[in-house]
Amino acid sequence: MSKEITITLPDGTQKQAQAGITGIEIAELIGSGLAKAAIAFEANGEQRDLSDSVSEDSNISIFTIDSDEGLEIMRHTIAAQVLARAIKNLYPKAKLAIGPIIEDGFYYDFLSDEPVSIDDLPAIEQEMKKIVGTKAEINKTTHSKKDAVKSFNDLDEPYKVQIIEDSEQLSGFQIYSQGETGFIDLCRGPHLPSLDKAGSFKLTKISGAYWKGDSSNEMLTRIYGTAWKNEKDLKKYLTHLEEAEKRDHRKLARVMDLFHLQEEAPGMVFWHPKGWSMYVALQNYIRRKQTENGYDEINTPLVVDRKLWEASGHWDKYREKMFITEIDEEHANEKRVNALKPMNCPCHVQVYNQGLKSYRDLPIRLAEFGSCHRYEASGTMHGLMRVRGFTQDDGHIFCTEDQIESETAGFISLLSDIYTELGFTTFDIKLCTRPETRVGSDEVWDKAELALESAIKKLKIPYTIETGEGAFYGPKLDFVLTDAIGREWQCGTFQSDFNLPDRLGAEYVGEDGEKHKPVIMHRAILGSFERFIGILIENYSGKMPLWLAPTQLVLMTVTEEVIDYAAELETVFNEINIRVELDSRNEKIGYKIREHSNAKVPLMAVIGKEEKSNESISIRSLSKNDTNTYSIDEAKDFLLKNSDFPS
RNA sequence: GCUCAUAUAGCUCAGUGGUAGAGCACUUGCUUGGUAAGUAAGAGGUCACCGGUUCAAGUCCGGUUAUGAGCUCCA
Repeated sequence: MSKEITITLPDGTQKQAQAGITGIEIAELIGSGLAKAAIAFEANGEQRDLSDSVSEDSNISIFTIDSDEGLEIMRHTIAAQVLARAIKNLYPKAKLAIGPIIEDGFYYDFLSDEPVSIDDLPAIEQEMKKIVGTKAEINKTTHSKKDAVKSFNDLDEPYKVQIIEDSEQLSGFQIYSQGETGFIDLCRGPHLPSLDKAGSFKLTKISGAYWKGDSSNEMLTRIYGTAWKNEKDLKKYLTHLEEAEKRDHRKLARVMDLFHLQEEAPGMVFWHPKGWSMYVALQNYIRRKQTENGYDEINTPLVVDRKLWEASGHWDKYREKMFITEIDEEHANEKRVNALKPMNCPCHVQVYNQGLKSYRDLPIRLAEFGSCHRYEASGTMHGLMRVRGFTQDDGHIFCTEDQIESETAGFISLLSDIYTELGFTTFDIKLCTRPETRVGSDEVWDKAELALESAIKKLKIPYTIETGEGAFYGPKLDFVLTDAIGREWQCGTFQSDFNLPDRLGAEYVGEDGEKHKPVIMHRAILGSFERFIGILIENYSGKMPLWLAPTQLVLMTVTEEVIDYAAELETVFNEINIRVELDSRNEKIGYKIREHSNAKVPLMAVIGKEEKSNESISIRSLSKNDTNTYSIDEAKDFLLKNSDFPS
C-alpha cells in the first residue's frame, strides 16, 4: 500500500496523490486540457519528464510550450532528438557530441568524415521534418555507468562514451529513444513526450567548433538552428534577424561613406571624411568629460624599444600579439628591435616616473587616446568591432591603496554619465575576482576586491560576480552595455594593478618620507573608438544624434534660381560650425530627399522660391519625418541648441 | 589560428568550359520640377593573386591573400 503525498502547485493550491504518481497523471489531476498541452514538469526545482514519478511531498509546476521552460525543453528535443537523428540518418558515420540549447535556439556538434556545408542544411532540415512527422514517442531508460558506456561503445559513439566516463556520477544515466527506430541519445533531459509536440524550427548556420571548447582539441561540425512554438513566432524571429542585419555597421558605413578596410592593411581602418568627423566629435566629447573629471591628457610613442616591453612583461606574456619592427639593416647605424605598442600602460608609467612624486600629488590621472596595434588572429576580425589597429580612450590612475575606493566611485560615475549621454540606458557590471594564477599578496587582493565592491554598493548599481575572471595583476570591473536591439557589448573596464608599478619602478614619497609604490588603476570607458563607433552606428541604425552626425544639415535646392540663396545659408551655418552641405544638383526634390535620407543625414532643408522670398528655411527631420519653417535666426538658434555635446 | 563558405563594373548581384551581363551609382543631353527614385544616351571589368588541367578557363583543380558565419581569443 503506497503512501499519500501532498502536491503543491505554483498558485499555492494543494492536492493529495498516491506516491509514485507520474508527471502526466499530475497534469490530468489538474485538468485534461493541461494534460494535453503538458510537455514536462518541475518537481522541487528539478526539471523532469512527464513519465517520471514523484514519491514525496513536492512543489510541482507543469510546463507547456507557452512557458520559457517549455520552449527551452522543446528546443532541446529538436536538437538532441530530431537534429541528431537526422544527422545520423544522412551521415551514418557521424559521431555525435553535444546538442545544447542557446538563446533563441540550439545547436548540435558532431564529427563528420565528409564536409558538411550550408548547402546541405535544407536536406537536413527536410529530414528533420520527416522525423517530426513520424510523431514518434520519446522513451527514457536509466542505466548504470557501465551499461551506458557499453551502449555507446556498441554504437561507436566515442564522444558520448567520453561524456559518461568524465562524469562523476556512477548511475542514473538517461538514454532517450524514439519508439523502435534504434536511435538513442544520452541526455540529461527532460524531453517532449512525443514529437507531435514539436514547434516550428529552422536551421540557420553551420560552422566549426572545438570539442569541449578547447582549441587544442579536434574541430567538430556545428549546426545551429532556431525553434519556436509556432510558425508565427519563427517568422517574427527571422524578421528580427533581418532587421539586425540592416543595421550592420559595415553595410551602413558604405552607404554613409564612413570608412573602408582593404587587403593591404587587414584590421586597420581607412577613415573617410564623414567617418572621421564622427570620430573627432566623439573624441572631443570624451576629452571634455575627462578634463572635467581631473584627467591630464598625454600622448606617448607608438614605436618603442623591446627593452621596455621586456621590463613590463609584455615581451614575455604578449609577444605573439605584438607587431615587431626592425630598421632596414642597410640604412640603420644601430640595430634596434622595436614593437608597436599593444597597450599604453608602460608608456604612461614612463611619464609618471619623470620627476619625484609626492603623496600630495596623488591621485594622478593620465589619459591618452592611445593608438594600439595588436596582431589579432585572422579569423577574429570583424568590421570596426575587432581590428588590429585601434585607439583606446585609455587612462591610468596612479593612487595610493587608500584612494582605490574613491577612484572607483569616481570612475563608475563618469562611465555611467557617458553611457547615458551616448544613449545607452542599461549596462551591467561584472566584478571579476582573483584568478588562480596571480601576483600579489592575499591581503592586497582582499583590499582591492573589497574596495571595488564597496564602491559599487555605494552607488547602488547592481552587479554580478565572475569568480576567478580577474586579471593576473588585480581584480577588475567589466562594463557591458546593451544596445537598442538587445545585444551586449563589453566596453568599459576598470582594473587595479599592484604589479606594473613594481616592474617599472613607479614610486612616490609618502607622508613618512619613505618611498612607496603607487597602485595603478587601468581604465577605459569606450574601450576602443573603433568598436564604440561601430556599436553607436548599429545602436542608432546609422541615424546618429545631431552632435555626432557627419553631415548635420543638407540644403537642397528646388530650382536653379534659389542656388544663390542656398549658398548664403550655407555660409551662415558654416560660420556657426554646423556641418552643412549644399545639394544644388539638377535633380528633383524627391530624389534629393530620398538620397540624403538613405545617407542618414538628420536634417534636410528644402530651399525653394517660397523660402527665398521669405528669407526662411524649412527643415525636415529624418527621425520624425516632420517639417518646420524657421527664420534664419531661429534656425541658427535651433541648430546651436541641438548640435552641442550631450549633457 | 581552426571549420565551412565567398571573391565578376563604384555598389548589389547574375553568369555550369566556347567573343563578360543586369539594376543602381557615374558622365552628358533634355527637363526647373515643392518633401523618399523625371527622362534618354554614353562610359565603365587583367572576372582577387599565383600556378595547373584543357584546343579553349570568369567557369574545373591546387596554393596564397582578403572577406563572411561561427569556434578559440578579445578593446
